[in-house]
Amino acid sequence: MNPLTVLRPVRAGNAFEETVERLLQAIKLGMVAQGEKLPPERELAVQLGISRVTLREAIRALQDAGYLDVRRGRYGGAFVIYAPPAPGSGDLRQAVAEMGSDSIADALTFRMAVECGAAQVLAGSSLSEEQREVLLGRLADLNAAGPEEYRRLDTAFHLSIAELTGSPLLAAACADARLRVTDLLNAIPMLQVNIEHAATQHEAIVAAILDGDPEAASRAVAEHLEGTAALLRAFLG
Amino acid sequence: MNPLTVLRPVRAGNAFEETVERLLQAIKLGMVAQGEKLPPERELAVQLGISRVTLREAIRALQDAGYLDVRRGRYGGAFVIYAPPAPGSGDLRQAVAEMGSDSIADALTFRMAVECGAAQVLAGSSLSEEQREVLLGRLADLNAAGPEEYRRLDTAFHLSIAELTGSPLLAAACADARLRVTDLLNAIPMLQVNIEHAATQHEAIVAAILDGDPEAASRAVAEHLEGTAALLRAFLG
DNA sequence: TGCTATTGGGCTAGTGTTAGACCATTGGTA
DNA sequence: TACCAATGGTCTAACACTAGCCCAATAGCA
Repeated sequence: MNPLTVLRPVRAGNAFEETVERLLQAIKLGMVAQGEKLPPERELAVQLGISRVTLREAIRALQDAGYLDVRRGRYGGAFVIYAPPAPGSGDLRQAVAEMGSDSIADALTFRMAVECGAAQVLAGSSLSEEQREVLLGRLADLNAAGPEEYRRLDTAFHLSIAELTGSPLLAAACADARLRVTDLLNAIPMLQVNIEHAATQHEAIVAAILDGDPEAASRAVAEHLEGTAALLRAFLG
Repeated sequence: MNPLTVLRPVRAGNAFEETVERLLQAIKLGMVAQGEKLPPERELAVQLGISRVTLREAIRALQDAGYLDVRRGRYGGAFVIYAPPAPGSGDLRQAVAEMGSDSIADALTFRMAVECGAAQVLAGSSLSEEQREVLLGRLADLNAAGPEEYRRLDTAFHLSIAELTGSPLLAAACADARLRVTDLLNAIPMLQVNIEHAATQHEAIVAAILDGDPEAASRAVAEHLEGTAALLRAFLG
């Protein structure tokens, strides 16, 4: 039992840095879409468990970086002005180099474990009619998505599996896992063939979950993620 | 996609509180056994990413609470003087009431997902001879354990599965999941029948992993955890 | 017996963070 | 047009946290 597992850092950085990171994630994952605005500062500060001053510093940084447009007065707020990069436009080699091969392998393993676990748990629980509709709705949204919206709705679909388990801890873990591979995913070219392949796999995942077959659900997710993972691992040499 | 999933609190509390929590976890999980001492303050402060002052406050609190005996001078240090409670000695009803049924359900779901995921991932990777030995060693230790050591070695066995995947993120997630149910587990009576049953399941888990069968590994872990989960859920009404 | 390395104990100056109050701006509405 | 409510902008006093330094105690060793 490695003591480093539990005696790991209590703080990842200062509150300002962590807040910038968190907000950037919300924007990059499209949880606050382009043109929408963040919650009011006072509200958001409470949600994030930090002071308004610190939150404002973070917002200011994102404003300077060109992610937000902050407007005063009633109906003002911090509006998102960020277009997610066109899939495949980034440089995969560069993204891989920036992240480091160890942390990429870590992130891929982590993601595989938590997403498979989430699907397995969800498939093993009895779903309400409402839950089934949410899942099918997300799948339909994704299938109807244009290239602009694809990544965002793909994220939403994957996360909804974890959220539907009703476990905030699990949802947070899956969101965290997804975030750690976002930049990499954005750098991968998206061919029509891949999208069709992914769509088939998404159908299989949903079918297994609705069918109440935990093992099939887990297997389907594993197969789905393995494709991406293998591609990225190829860059690690 | 629920914004609360990503716009969740950046800080769980102040550094002092989080540090106390973290150290208490290391002690309760037996990562630093009774009679042993924590790393020197200067070293530990670096590991935890906090200042020595804050660390010392936390250590002081644990000293006052009777968990540590701090001695000065060379060969001094913060020695653990904490005997894990005899299994079943606690009051399960009370432990359940203190934690709240929502967070118990959350913790159980989270644990199920990450531990199943970890076992599945590990079974799906090719293990070195050394890794196999670690796993078998932990299993042997657990099977040879007396009542005093059982919980600690059980924790070590479960965590080693996640650690062997080589993913620090996954190991941390499993450690976190385990911690969230520690108090509950300690309050559950441990009958000889249960121990024998658990031993059989542990064997099945290891066999599936060594056999390279991800689905069997995941299934074995799920069955193993389900026993505890069902018992605890019975208290939630 | 005295030295020394290692460890906890304590202090200070400086920076990060918070809570709360109050000001400034804005667009809709009476 | 005048007002109002919602929102960002700013300030202050208090508290939390940090880095770095030096002191004090202790057990082994020469």
